[in-house]
Amino acid sequence: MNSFTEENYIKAIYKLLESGDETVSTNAIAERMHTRAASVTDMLKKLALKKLINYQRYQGVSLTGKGEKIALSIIRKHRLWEMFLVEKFNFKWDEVHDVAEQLEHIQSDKLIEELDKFLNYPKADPHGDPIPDAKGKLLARKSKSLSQFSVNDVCIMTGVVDHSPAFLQYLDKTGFGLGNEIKIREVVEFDKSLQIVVNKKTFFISSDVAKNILVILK
Amino acid sequence: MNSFTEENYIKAIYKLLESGDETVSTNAIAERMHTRAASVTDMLKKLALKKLINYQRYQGVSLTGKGEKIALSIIRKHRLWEMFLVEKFNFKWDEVHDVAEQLEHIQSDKLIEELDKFLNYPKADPHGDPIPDAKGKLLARKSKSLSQFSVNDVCIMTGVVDHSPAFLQYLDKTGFGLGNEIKIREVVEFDKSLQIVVNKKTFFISSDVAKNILVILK
DNA sequence: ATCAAATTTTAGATTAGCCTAAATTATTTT
DNA sequence: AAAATAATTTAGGCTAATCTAAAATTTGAT
Repeated sequence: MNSFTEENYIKAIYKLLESGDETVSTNAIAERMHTRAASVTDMLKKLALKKLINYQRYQGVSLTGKGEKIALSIIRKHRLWEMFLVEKFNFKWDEVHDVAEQLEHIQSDKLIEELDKFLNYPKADPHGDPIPDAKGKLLARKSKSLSQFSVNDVCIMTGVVDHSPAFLQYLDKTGFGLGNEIKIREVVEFDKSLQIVVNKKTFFISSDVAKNILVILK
Repeated sequence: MNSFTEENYIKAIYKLLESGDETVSTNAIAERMHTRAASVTDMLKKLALKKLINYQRYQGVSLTGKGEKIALSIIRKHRLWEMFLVEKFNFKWDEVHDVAEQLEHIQSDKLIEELDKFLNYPKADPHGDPIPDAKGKLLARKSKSLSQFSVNDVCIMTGVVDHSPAFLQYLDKTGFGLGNEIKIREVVEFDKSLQIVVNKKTFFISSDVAKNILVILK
């Protein structure tokens, strides 16, 4: 059995690896975990001993198969609980993170099976992030950032990159949500900001915002 | 904020105090927590410093108002989650304990409010134990042990004393459950065992079993 | 009321997870 | 390719929660 802390490190490493790099640096982990590099080194030794990560000093880390399986099971639990909170307990999508962060560590196979069933086997969480299945299989997401599209493209919003309450609340206020159709009216060459149409209304969004909105072409 | 461990000690002290004594002994806590008396002493000092218990060395402990409030909030969460697992997730009453033991430490007022609402504000958990309300108010239970009644008394089963899976499964197998009507046919003087009628069927139960069944007179 | 037994506390270690400061290794610059 | 800088690890400590063994206190029996 792994401690909460170990699970959190594994999840952090998994998330950092998602950005594409082969290995993750000690500093990157330290920053994500709000801790110091020296503490990370201690934990890396421990996780390596348990064969959850591939680690040689000074060389960065990656997850072993075993480590990745654990990461996916934690992410599965996190996303199922987020879905549960939004669908059944009237949480907003910007309120779920901290609670799911606690719930993801609860150990009970039956609990998660029943949770999945109760939610009717959802494929994605309230932010559009895909939910790994019971075997840890995660369908790759085809979505791309809105900033990669051009004038006259029509897209469907499928997710967000930034999950911060601030960003999610901005989207709420503006009226954007998953499933919305977004048409690009104009791309401003100078700053890459966009003029878009959502729900028949026209908005201007910065390139920063566009980068954090995930869509698929309609 | 209190650690899981602190919460578990407080709950243990609360439960031990329920048996009626004014104070609880270090040894009793150690036994309940599956730890050593020396460890308990350390924790008692810490809890006393936080003003959660009344403690003077060698004199036993009791909870302060503050401590009792915390105990009740943990018990509230535990029992609400047990109810949830049984009512919504198809858990049996003998399967819920370990999971509820984890869930009771999740920190989120909104979560518990919504849980309570979702379950329609239940007054008792699946074992018949009363659920403290949001303010920590706990209605005293009027139930008594079946062993205190006599021939021809007719009772309604309202709870159990022993919560062990073994006992609960025995009740399931025999067909006893909360709400069942129990008529006492005979009390054997020699060993205080009982002959009872439940669902029109006659059973013999030992005085040990009778002691662990809670009922009210019909 | 004293002495033996039981209980409880103290003393001194241990482990997990964290820290700072110093040392080591890797990377970048010149 | 050497020097400067950045990243990482080691060394040594700290706190929370645990333990064993020994000391202190209370209880209970004569």
